[in-house]
Amino acid sequence: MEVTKSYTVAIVDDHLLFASSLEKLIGSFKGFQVLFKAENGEDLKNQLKTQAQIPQIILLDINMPIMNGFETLKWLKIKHPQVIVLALSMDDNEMYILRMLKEGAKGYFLKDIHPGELETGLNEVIEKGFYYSDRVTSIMVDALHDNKMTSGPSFNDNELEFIQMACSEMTYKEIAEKMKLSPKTIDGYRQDIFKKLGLRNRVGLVLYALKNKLIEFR
Amino acid sequence: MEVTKSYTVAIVDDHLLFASSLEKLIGSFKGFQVLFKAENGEDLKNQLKTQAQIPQIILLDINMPIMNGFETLKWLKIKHPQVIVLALSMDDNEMYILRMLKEGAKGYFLKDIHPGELETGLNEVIEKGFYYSDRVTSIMVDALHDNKMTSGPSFNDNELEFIQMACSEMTYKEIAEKMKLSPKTIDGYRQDIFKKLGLRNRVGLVLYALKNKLIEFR
DNA sequence: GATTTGTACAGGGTTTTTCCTGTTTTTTAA
DNA sequence: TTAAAAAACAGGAAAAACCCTGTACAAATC
Repeated sequence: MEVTKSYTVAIVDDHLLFASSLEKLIGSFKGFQVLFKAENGEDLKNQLKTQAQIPQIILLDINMPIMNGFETLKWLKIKHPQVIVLALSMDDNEMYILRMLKEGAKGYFLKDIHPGELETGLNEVIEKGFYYSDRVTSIMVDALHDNKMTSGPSFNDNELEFIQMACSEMTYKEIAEKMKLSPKTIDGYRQDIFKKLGLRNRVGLVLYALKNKLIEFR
Repeated sequence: MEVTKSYTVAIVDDHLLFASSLEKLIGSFKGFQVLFKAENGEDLKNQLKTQAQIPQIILLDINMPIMNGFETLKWLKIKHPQVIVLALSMDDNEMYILRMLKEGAKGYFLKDIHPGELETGLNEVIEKGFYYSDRVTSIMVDALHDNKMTSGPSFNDNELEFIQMACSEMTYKEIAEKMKLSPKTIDGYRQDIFKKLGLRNRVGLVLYALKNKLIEFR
């Protein structure tokens, strides 16, 4: 044990094995110690209440049951705005990255980065208050000037509702009934959306909705 | 460093951060040392050729680019049958578990298990040659007597290929051309599958395929 | 007050999908 | 070898999906 004060870190990840392993790794970095681990956002909330010390940095996994990374981050920004939150994620989905950064994450680590990068990142966060890897930076820049990514093709409430229903076995006639609109109106929605997204048919729409998380799945 | 001989382990996982962390964790277990890490099956093959020592245990991730867990396990069974392979995976998909066990994995760890269970598992593998958690055991038992899970509604190669193509914007005519079959044959496939699965239309099929991981997605 | 914009809707046509009921061909097995 | 089973294919028809163009009307903008 060093006498020099080390920075305190908490890890929030439902994959216990990963969290424990990460704890060891961070423990081996000089100047850092892991205060505690939590399995999800809910667990973190409870632990922050009972724990004597509030960590300076929280490594937050995005995909978690109970209370996911987005919700947790939102809660943290209100209750503990001084804590630096770094997002941790399995996949490099642009949407995820942008959403977490918008919510106020100070960095975004992919789980397949080199351990050295994590150490670099942590140190840089301490110094500068943030750490954005080249990959993350380039995604941000892209998002800024072609805001195709940020805003994307947008849909109004009716269109969105239609899309969600189109991702089912309902016929368009049935959808029209359920939405209390004429089948011709529904056909108009379909046509507009197909043109807007460059789709050939309904299967394409389902695939698009799934890829862009316009519908819940599983 | 202890003088007692410790068991040698290799880790194969494309998530460097996870692999490195796991290395530290296993290093902290008494009686085990990590010989080396590989990023995927191909990398493991190369390292096994150049490395002086062959590990006694290999912790093998299933989802990897280049050469995934299944292929790697198959290769290992031929080239290094004496090595104990333990599967490591993010999700507890029954199919994956059964497939790896069938191919000869001596254990299956989910990445969200408690670190203690990994240690228990490793020790048990040394003693008994295998370690199957309660969860894995119960999946195996299920698979044995109601082989609803193992066989499920089954599809032959053509049907499977058709389903995959149906999950795209291609028309049935185009699918027929690509499969070098008459459109009428394709229509027969469609009809059989709809009846077998109780579907109303193609969107239902797409949703079914996605839910049952009949197609790759994302 | 006039014009643009957005939304709901229609006519009317083509293509694709869906469904039912067969026949022919190939494969499997007795 | 021969009967049975499985796979490929067809005719024909209704329903659904797809596509284009155009109108009615309200709200927002100028």
